[in-house]
Amino acid sequence: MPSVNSIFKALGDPVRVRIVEMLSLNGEMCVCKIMEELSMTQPAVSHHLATLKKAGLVYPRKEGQWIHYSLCKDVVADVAIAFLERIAKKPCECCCKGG
Amino acid sequence: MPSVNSIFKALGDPVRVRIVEMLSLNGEMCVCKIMEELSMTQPAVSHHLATLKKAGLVYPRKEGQWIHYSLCKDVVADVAIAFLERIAKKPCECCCKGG
DNA sequence: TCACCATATAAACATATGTTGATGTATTTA
DNA sequence: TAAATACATCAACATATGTTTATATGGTGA
Repeated sequence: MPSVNSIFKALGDPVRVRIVEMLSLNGEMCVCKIMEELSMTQPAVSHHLATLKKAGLVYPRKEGQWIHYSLCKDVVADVAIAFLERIAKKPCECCCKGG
Repeated sequence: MPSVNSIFKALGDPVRVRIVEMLSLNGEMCVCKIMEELSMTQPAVSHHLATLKKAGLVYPRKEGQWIHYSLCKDVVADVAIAFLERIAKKPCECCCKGG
């Protein structure tokens, strides 16, 4: 399971935040499409995708010459959101609802 | 309002993740207490606290010689969690529940 | 006022990170 | 097989980041 730290590190870059936003909306995108949207060079995009992949936030699906990347929504929910909810929990929320 | 990017950037460091975890549990801590828990030098801790403060994740309360830091749980919830929930939303979740 | 404590800030350094240009690899098409 | 496409990887560089040492600031108590 990806670590909280690697996930936040991956999301601590505006380019990668844009990538996950796009993947969230579009569902699946090949590298060349992401390049086009971001107006960035191919190695730069590949590098950011590698960082996101290493953090467990995206996964590739190969289809012919193309590699389609998708967002791992379960990782976002089960690791990142779960951590933040634990952190942001108000004292009373651990035992009772509605304060 | 703090930006999503600065928040994730701030949380992309294991030391700062530990600090927010401690603040979440203890409610309020002075710098010297954090130094003690982390076994780190004072300038290093101050630097990390400055990063967290700049991101809007913590705020200081001065009391005599001490400065007590607290976690801004509302920022965590309203900015970071809100962003991630939007990102992690499954297609059907935008219009119906339990899909 | 002087010494002490808690903290911030600045300078210096090593390491990490993001971007670019060049090259390698796999797949498709002619 | 050769050329073209999509992508990964590597080397090089500039910039950002984290840590340490030294110094400054502000409150406390003698």
